[in-house]
Amino acid sequence: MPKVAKKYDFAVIASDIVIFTIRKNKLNVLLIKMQKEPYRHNYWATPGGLVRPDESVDESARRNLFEKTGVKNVYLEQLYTFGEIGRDPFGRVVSVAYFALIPSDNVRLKTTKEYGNVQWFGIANLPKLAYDHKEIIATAYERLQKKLEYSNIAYSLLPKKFPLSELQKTYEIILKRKLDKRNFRKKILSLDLVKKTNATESGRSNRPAALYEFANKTAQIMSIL
Amino acid sequence: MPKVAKKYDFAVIASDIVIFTIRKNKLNVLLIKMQKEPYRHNYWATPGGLVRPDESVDESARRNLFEKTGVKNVYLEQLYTFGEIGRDPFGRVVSVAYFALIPSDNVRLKTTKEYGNVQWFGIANLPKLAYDHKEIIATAYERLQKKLEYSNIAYSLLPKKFPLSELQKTYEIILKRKLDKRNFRKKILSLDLVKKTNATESGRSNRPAALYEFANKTAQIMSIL
DNA sequence: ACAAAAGTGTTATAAGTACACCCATGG
DNA sequence: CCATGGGTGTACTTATAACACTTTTGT
Repeated sequence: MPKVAKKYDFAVIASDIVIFTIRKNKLNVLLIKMQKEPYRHNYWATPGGLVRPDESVDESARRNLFEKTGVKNVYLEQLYTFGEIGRDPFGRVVSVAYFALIPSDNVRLKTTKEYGNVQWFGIANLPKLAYDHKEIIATAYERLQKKLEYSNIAYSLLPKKFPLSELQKTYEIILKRKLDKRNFRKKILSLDLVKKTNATESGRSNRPAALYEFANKTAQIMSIL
Repeated sequence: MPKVAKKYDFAVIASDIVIFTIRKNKLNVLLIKMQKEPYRHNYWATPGGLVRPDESVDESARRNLFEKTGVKNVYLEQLYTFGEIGRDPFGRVVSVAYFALIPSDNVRLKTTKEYGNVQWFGIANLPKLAYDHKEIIATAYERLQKKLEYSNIAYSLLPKKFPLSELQKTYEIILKRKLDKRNFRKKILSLDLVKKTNATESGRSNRPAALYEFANKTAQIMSIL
């Protein structure tokens, strides 16, 4: 990537993907360990790479995410474009950042020799980050919080069937605040966001929860909180 | 622009600016007449141009807007990045689109020999548009409508002092719907969005309106409608 | 005196928030 | 029978929506 920028002395375009999931009651971000100087010493970065001339920027984001981490079939949307001059020490790279979500039960990671390894990090325990990726992740996190409140994208963080309490927990983890159980259920049900399946959760020492599924797994704007 | 893209056969980055104002009770967009094939015959485009290696993408947007139209000191924010492969017939150009607002009393246009002329168009009467600029303008218009409802950016469309009815008219024109005068005033005043000056409007054959000014001319998120 | 826009409150409806107990299961 | 999370309704408060007349000026 840097070589290209230096060689032509023109800005080139990369895509970077901030992918979130919920694991162990924490919001997690997927990062790749850097191998190159000056970032070789324990710096990490979001998956990404140069945009090729024969692919759209969106396609580039999907391809880079898959090639570098093995993750596919995710909710993906453009986040913001980071275009400050000094953001990449190797050359003039403008990055179109994307924001992605995946259910935790769906993840299969990959390790490439180019990047060393790939790992989930809790949003509250991020390692040292290369480039301006700290800022990119912060922007993505803000977007996630806002978007949970005014859209149905939570569908892309949960498994196919889930108890309502798990949906509520997802909201609470991401928004970092407690929600009232009755009001939450009332709202979710009145919006017809989910519908009951006839399955229930079992094997735990309490009343079994009814399992729900999302009524519509396409992104929609709606006021949830 | 196209020459560069062809020469290196790599994606290059441009910025495009969709600038809005209100003129004659209509929402207007500033466009520049195209001179090059295949767009020479009455196609228009938003102001923009290549991002230089020594400027950030934001700076590029401001510079291009000023150089091509003479417009400066505007509200400017990043809108969306358009990265489809075929969007520019000359080569692989990814465009970072910006969204700008200016009060109509503030506009001074410029004509350059490169672009021929520069002109305001009513949003409902746009000419043929080059590249994917029709889509870019549509995206900007959606952003403007939403942002009027949840932020104070209207401050950048109005002159320093204005009657409340003009603020209301601005909302009505952009949102394409009538608002209730009493409810609108109540809301605006209760938010302390504006404060009364001791000036009044005169010279018209009706009761003179009190003139208001915005309490805070920095962008802020607040629920207005 | 008339035309034209400014200015001003009240009521009804809807949405949001706060809050506590019983239920079904596993161990 | 106890611990655990599941499941349910009502009262209060706040925000939104609907609606009509009087005031001030210029001509």
